[in-house]
Amino acid sequence: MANPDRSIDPRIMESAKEEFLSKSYEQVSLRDICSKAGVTTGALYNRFSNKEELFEALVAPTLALIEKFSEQTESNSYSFLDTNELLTIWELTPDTQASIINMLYDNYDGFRLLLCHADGSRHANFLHDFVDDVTDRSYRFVEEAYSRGVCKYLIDKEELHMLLTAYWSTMFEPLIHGLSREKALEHSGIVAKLFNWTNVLGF
Amino acid sequence: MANPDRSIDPRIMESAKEEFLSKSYEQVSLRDICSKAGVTTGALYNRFSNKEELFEALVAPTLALIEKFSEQTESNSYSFLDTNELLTIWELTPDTQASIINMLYDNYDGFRLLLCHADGSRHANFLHDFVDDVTDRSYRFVEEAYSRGVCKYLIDKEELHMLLTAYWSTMFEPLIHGLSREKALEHSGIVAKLFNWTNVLGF
Amino acid sequence: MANPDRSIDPRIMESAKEEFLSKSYEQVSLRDICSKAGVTTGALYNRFSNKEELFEALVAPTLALIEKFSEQTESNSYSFLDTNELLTIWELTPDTQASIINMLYDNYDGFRLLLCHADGSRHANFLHDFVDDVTDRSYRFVEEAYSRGVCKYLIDKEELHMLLTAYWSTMFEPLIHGLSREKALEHSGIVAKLFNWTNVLGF
Amino acid sequence: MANPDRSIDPRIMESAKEEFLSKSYEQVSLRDICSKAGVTTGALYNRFSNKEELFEALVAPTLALIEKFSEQTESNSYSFLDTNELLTIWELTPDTQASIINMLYDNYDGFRLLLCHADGSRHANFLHDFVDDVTDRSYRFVEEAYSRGVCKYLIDKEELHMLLTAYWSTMFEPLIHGLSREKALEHSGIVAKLFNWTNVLGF
DNA sequence: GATGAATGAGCCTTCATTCAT
DNA sequence: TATGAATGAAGGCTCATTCAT
Repeated sequence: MANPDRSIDPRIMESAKEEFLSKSYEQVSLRDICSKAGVTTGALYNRFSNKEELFEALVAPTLALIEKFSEQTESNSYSFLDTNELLTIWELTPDTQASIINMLYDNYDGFRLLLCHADGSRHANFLHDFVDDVTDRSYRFVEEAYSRGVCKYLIDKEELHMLLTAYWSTMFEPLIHGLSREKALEHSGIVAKLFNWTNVLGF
Repeated sequence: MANPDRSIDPRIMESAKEEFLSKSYEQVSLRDICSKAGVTTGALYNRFSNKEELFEALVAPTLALIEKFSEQTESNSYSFLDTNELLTIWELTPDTQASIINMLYDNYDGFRLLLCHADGSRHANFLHDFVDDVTDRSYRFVEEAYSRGVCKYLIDKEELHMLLTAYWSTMFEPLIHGLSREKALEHSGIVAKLFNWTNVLGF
Repeated sequence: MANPDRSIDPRIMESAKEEFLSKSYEQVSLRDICSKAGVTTGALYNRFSNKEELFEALVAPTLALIEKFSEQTESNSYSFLDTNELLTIWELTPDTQASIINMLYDNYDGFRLLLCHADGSRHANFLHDFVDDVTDRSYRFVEEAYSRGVCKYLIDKEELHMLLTAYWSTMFEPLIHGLSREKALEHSGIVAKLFNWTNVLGF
Repeated sequence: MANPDRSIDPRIMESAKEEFLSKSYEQVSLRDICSKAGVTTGALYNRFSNKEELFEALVAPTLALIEKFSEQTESNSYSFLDTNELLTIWELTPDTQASIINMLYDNYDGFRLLLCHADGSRHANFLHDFVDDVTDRSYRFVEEAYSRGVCKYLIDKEELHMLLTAYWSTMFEPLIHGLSREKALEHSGIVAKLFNWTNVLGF
């Protein structure tokens, strides 16, 4: 039985990360991970019940960060709603953009795992799942804004989903494509110019 | 020796498509494809040299279509450039958008294969490869437009790449997400509103 | 049902020879032979019942030649016995040696097939089978010679077998090793010096 | 990853030896070996990376023995050269012959594997490779003897190779043919009578 | 807690051979 | 007579996972 609570052998995690980053989830062999880490498969199975759980452990910090980021963004939105500073959050200021890029690059490996190497794992559709979640939160917010008369009309939820997909695909793109953080920051600016949130949402 | 020129047993192709559409490339078993098709694996290997080639045959028509579409779009652009009707092509009119969506949905399975189930195959990075190609073509065009003084400045190629990634990710999104053609058409309109090409490109 | 009596498509034979000469019997694929010959497997199976029979057809002329050679040598021996010219045949004169080497090199491919590429086929132990046959014939002859008082003692049959193995291994060696006919002829001379038949046989 | 260093399951080795001795390398199935040994193929692959390596392990002791024998024989030759007892080593005394036969029969299975069942493996040409090595060593020795004036002329290396092929083919013959050790010893004597080394080499 | 040999099912691929056309 | 698609069995090999030690 796996015991994920104990501190995990860093050699395993290091080796696992390297392997998962270098090929697709299915192509990764637990044997290879273990021999590279200098441990036996039994040792690995003492900590993780299976391949999936190992991968999970690798992306868990990133997932937690995402959750925290989403919650913070959401609560920020409501504060801005209260203070009528709506535009600040939806305008995609350079600072907002930069903070997102930095969050991504601060967790470079984790995001690459989720975006490029999760096929076959539970997170195969990470981007869509993430956008689904973002959409839910945003829609609740937009409904609230609409009910308060802050936006002129209520966007369709599916449309919102697609727009957010566009936005996040674009934001993730530099990381997926292997651009440097500097390039990514530079380009996040142009994204802001591209996306007319206020226009589309009818603020 | 595989002989891909002959007409291919439709049961194999049908079964292969079903399997590849239902799981990731690597998870698909040739045994399963064959037994579902009611033939032996040997029969499959009469037509295809290996798994990759079978997958290739499945997506070949879609790939050909994409090539044709790209060439046509490119040549259209230049015609518009000659007649100074530049905006027509870059403005993402409802008609343009609809014709793209229709092309996608006319090849629903092929695009789903390429976008969602190609991991592990040669087309693992289909979207990025496609956007790379589109970017090359577009950039050549933009250079020409710039040299003729039609745009005020020349966009950076990497920026263009990212913008096109955003655009195409968004266009593919309904198909990936399983929306109906009607919904997709509907939503392609809002995409047009979102993307300020003329603004960004400096036309 | 195979019909070996008809004239055989020379492309098949040519291609088969090439393949069998280039790898071991088991590694040769009938598919490869056929595709190289530009015919279908069915065509091959019209002429030969199976792989073994095809190989057989390839070495048949060589086998026939060997049989003829053996018979001739045997009958020559008896003539010499009658005329008391025994030494002539057992002395391994340069001419005798040369005629053997020439017979071998006149059927270069056939002998290489039998000596080096027959593993897995009926002729896997060609050399031993050949020497067995030669031994039988020689022993009968030696018995006759002994009964006539031409040799002082009767060699043990197993010893004779081993001596003939030594002799023929040595004679085949240049062909197996890929030496030119010229080199082989040259070396066949020294073999004659090496083998003390008369000494061993007690003539 | 195979770990050939550990002690190897004797059932696998036993079964493998039986299989390899009973058919040609290519005809042997790892499945058969394993099922006969009462283990799964996976168990085999824990110890050996592939079929070749398993075969290798089976013949390794014999190969090592051969190496030791060759080195010893070589160094003995040079000692005899120093003491001018040259004839002792090249005369093929009954003792020398017997010690070779005993070495062969002490490793009966290993030599049979190498001589009769290695086709398709790395040792397909064991006899020729062995004789190549022996020839190299012998030639170096003969050169030294010649330079000291111990032999009257220097034999051609290719001739030496052929003579050694003849000698060793003859020595291996009883083993290949399945003769008993006693018969083999008996016959090794006659071989000594047959080969005129001193005559040929010009000592 | 770690070992690592063993499992057992599965993988892609190849083959000699057959047979309806 | 030739075709060539299909068979059916087998091949070597890999894998995540288990468990006695």
